[in-house]
Amino acid sequence: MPQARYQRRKQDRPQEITQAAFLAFAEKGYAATRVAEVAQRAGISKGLLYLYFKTKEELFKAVIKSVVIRRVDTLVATLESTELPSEDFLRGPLLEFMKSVPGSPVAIVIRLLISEGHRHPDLVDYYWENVVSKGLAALSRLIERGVERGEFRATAVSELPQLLLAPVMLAMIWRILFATRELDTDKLIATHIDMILAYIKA
Amino acid sequence: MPQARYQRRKQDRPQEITQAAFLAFAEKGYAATRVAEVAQRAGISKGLLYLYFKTKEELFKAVIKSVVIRRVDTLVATLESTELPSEDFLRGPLLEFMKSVPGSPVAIVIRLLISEGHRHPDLVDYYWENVVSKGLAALSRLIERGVERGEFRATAVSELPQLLLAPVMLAMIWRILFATRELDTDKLIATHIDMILAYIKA
DNA sequence: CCACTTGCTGACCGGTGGGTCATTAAGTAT
DNA sequence: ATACTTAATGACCCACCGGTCAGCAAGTGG
Repeated sequence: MPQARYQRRKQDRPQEITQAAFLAFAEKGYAATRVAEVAQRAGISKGLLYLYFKTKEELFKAVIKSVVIRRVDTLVATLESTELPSEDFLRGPLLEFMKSVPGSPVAIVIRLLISEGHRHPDLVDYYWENVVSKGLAALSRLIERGVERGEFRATAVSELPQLLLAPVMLAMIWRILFATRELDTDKLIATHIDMILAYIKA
Repeated sequence: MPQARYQRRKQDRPQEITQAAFLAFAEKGYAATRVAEVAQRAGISKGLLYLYFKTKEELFKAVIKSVVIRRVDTLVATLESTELPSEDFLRGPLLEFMKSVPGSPVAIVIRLLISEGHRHPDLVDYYWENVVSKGLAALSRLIERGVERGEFRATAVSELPQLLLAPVMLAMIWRILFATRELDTDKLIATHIDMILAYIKA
C-alpha cells in the first residue's frame, strides 16, 4: 500500500516550518533563501507555507521570535535565588552560560539581525526588550549586589555590564566569520572573567 | 550652451563607482542594493558600470578591498618605532586607535562580511590575511615585548590578543544593531584597557 | 457511499533586477 | 573635414522568485 501523499498536521506545522526556515536562514541568510526551499525542507508545498505565514517577512519574524529563549530568564532566576558568593557565581554558572552562547542559536539570530535588522526595527526592539536589556540589567544587578556585600569595589563595571559580554560578542562574530581559524573561545571567556574579577575584587 | 551630457573619465571611474557602492551597501546592505542605484549615485549609466565591473559580485569584492586600510600598517609601524613604555602605548596610541574603529568604515566592512561572507570565502581570507592576522600579531608582539622588558607578567593575554579587541567588537555590533540606545563606547574601551593593564602589570 | 469540510498541492502570474548590446557621442589622428 | 577608436548610454531581455488560486485529496459524519 503506497504511503499517503501527505498527512494533516495543522498543530505541528508552524514549528516545523519555522524550524526549517531557521536552518535555511542559518545556512544562506534571509535574502538568499527561497521560500520554496523552506517549504521543501519542511516537507510541504509552497502554497501551504503561505497558509501559515502571510509573507516571507512574517516568517522571518516568527523565526527570530521562536529563538528568544527562556535562557535569559532562567539565568536571571538562578541569579536571584543563588546562595553562592558573587565571585563563585561569576566563575560558575555565569561562565558556563557565557561559554554556551557562541555555539547556540543565539549566534545565528545575531547574525540575521545584523544582516536584516535595518528593515525590521520592530524586531530589533523586540530582541532588545526581551533579551538584551533584561540580560544587561541582571548583570548590573549581580555586580551591584557584590558591591553591596563588600565583595567588590565600586567600579565602572556596574554601569557597563557590556564589559562582561564583550568576549562573548567577539567569540560569536569570530565563529561566524572565521569558523575554521582556531580560537579557544572558552579560554578567551574564562580569562576575561578572571581579569574582571581581579579588577573588581575588594 | 548646454552642459555636455557626459565626460570621459576613465581614470577616476573605478574609485568613483566603488565609493558610490560603498555608501549604498552601507545604507541598504549588498542584496538590497540595486546596481542601477549605484550607477546613479556615481553619476553614470548602468551600462558603463558593467564596463568596469563584470558582475555585481565583482563590484562587491572591489568595495571590500578598497577599504582595507593602511590603518593597521600604520599602527604596526607606530608600535615598532615607538619609544613609549608599553603601558603608555596602550593608554595612548592604541586606545585612540581602538576608539576610532567602531565609527570607521571598518565597521561597515565587518557588517558586510558578516552578512555576505559565506558566499565569498576568498574575501574573508583576504580580510583575514591583510587585516586581522596582522593586527593580532602586532598586539601579541606588543604584549610580549612588555613581558620581555619586565613591565608585564606572563599571562594568557599574549596568546589571546583577541582579549584586547573584544570591547571594540562589541562596540561595533552595538552601533550596528542598537545605534539609538546609548552606550558610551569610548568609556567601555577605556575601562577595558584599564582592566587589562591592572591584570597584566608586573 | 455520499455530501461536505478543509489541509494541501503545484502550475501560474507579474514585478523585479542583473546583465546585454545596438547605437551615439566624445576624443584622436591624419 | 574625415575616418577611426572607444567611453558612455538606456532600452531591452529573461531568469527568477514572492505570492496566488483553482482544484484535489484526505478526513468526517450520517
